[in-house]
Amino acid sequence: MKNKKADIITVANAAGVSPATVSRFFNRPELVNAATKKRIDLAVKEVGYIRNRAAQTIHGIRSGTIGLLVPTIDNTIFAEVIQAFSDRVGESGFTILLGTHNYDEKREYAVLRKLMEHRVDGIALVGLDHSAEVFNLIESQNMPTVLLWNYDPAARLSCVGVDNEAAGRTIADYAIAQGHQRFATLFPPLCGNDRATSRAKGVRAALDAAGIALDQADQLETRYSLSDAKSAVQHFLETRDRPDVIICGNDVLALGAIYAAQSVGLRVPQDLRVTGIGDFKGSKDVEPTITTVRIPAQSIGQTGGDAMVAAITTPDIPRESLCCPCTLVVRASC
Amino acid sequence: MKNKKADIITVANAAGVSPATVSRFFNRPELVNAATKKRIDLAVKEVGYIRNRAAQTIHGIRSGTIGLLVPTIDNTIFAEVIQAFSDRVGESGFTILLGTHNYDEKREYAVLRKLMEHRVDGIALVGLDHSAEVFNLIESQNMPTVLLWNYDPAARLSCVGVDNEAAGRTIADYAIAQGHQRFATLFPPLCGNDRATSRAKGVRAALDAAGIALDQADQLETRYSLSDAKSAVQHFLETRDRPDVIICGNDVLALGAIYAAQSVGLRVPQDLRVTGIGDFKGSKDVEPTITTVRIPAQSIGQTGGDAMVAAITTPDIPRESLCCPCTLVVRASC
DNA sequence: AATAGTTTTGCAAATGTTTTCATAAATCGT
DNA sequence: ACGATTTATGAAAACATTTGCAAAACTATT
Repeated sequence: MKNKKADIITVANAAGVSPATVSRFFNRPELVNAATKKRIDLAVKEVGYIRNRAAQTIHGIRSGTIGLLVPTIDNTIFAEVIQAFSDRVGESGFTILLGTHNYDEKREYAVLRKLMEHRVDGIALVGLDHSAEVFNLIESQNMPTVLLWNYDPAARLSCVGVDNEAAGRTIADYAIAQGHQRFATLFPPLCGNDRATSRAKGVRAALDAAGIALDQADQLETRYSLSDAKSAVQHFLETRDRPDVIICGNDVLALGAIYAAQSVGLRVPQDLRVTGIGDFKGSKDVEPTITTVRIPAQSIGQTGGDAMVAAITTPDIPRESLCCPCTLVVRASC
Repeated sequence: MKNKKADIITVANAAGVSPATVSRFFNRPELVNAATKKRIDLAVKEVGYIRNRAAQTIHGIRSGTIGLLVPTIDNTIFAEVIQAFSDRVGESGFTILLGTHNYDEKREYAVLRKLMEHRVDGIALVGLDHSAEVFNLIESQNMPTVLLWNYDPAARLSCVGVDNEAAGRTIADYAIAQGHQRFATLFPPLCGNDRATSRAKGVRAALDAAGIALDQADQLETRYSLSDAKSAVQHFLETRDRPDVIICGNDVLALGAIYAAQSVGLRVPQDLRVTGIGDFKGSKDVEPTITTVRIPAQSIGQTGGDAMVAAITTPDIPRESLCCPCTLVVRASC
């Protein structure tokens, strides 16, 4: 067909109109005559024209992209949020420019900058805590921003998420109310992870309030991984007096703990109880089903998407903190 | 600091040089004097300048984005590929523009077009089968493209993936070699899913070759979901003579089948054997561990990323089919 | 101090669109 | 058939950058 890639002028010539009219054909079709529209439509198909958003963007028009910067994708937790967020902003015509930083502050800044070079219309980050450079950059460019996943009424920028501290408190309170005495906890590394940190804080607060002490050796920490959690808990159960309950920072760790218990011959919940946080896909299907606190990833993604679109399209919209409620889900494991 | 967003001209003025020099500062730093460089560097920081890739792109310069179009993200299978792919192309400075179509052909075309409007430098799609419009669009724009996940030496465009039919044959052959007679299968809907279709074909071929018949009622189909698989298999086990083995199209379905078996009081593998395909995270940790065929998602993502970068940076590179080997992983479930 | 060579810089055109303004054509009421 | 509206189109400036070319500023060489 065409050897050179078609531009708006190619189309204009093919249709026998001026480039301005072709532009209008796309942006304000109501302004162009029906017959002309037909001719342009034909010409577009004939020359295989594809609009060039880069060229529009330099006119201060929105790029139609939103930067989404997550720690990692291959993590059930985030995948669901990304999906819901992407679907929701997609409905308003935005496309996601995806970045990952793998929990590395320096990389987060670098990737954020790169996203801004692409002139994204807005930025969504996971978590409330970010480096000063990140905040400065966002504020200096006054870039519409939404922080996903965690909720804090005093967050520095708009945020949509759950109150992770409350989630931790909820599950710990439940376990305490069951009358258990000896507790252990299993969390991912807290450093640079405000979600996990808040949850741990909530758990701790509940235990403190109930006057339950937690020995250093009963606070396990493993990477976010089923097999790491399994082997850590295995080792723990073989070397220490077994607790009544293991409170886990998320469902994956909880599942690891359950497998560990089973592998050393303990029955859950008869001999040992395990709780999670998150209510991931599958948590209601494993044996035993996991008692957890439901974090509505989908609803966070959707609400976050809505907030993002609002922040982009409404000028000078005020900062806003939205809390998605999370609910205790009592199942078999505790 | 600045109320208007900074230009290359703003920077030029602040540094007392011409815009051209600032441009060179970024693109060919070796051409500019050391002292001038220092001045510009300072000016950039002072005015808070961020390069505008949109403006570069209209000069025929690469946009630095790659369109990645997947069926869905919140699916362990794809998340890992996306992650590996994104990491790999990121090393060469590319950012991912992410699209999803949810297995809808029409949407795939629409999203592809949108990605092209953003002037992505290349496109990665999941699967070998796509609508004629999709292929036409790609070819007419001769857009560098890589098809991920599935391998076929005769694929219409470059592809990087595994031979899913071989994967199906491998696992079925293994089960047959164990001496089992009565088989059942559990697959996701095959329509529009060439991965699952190839696997099912491989399984069928192996059974045929061994002279094993497969009743229509022993071929289960459920959506890709742990709970759907669980309830479908539950119902199946309660109403039909139980088979020796259930061959599942992927590990999630296999896990569902295992839970179903356990919930009706059957032991795996003593009373019933189950096989998966995929070797997802966790398949080696569940109880019983799943016998499966390992599909190296990470390696597909990486190799695919390399192929993508090569296709973009090397003009007129020939179409190429790359096969990532998949290996039988024998564990407890069969 | 003049010349030749090299390095560094600026000018201005080009890139693919949008958009303001002006003009031309069509429609309408009379 | 006339002016007054309304509708449809085009010309050209604007957007933020890159880049070929040429001028200017140095260096080195004699």
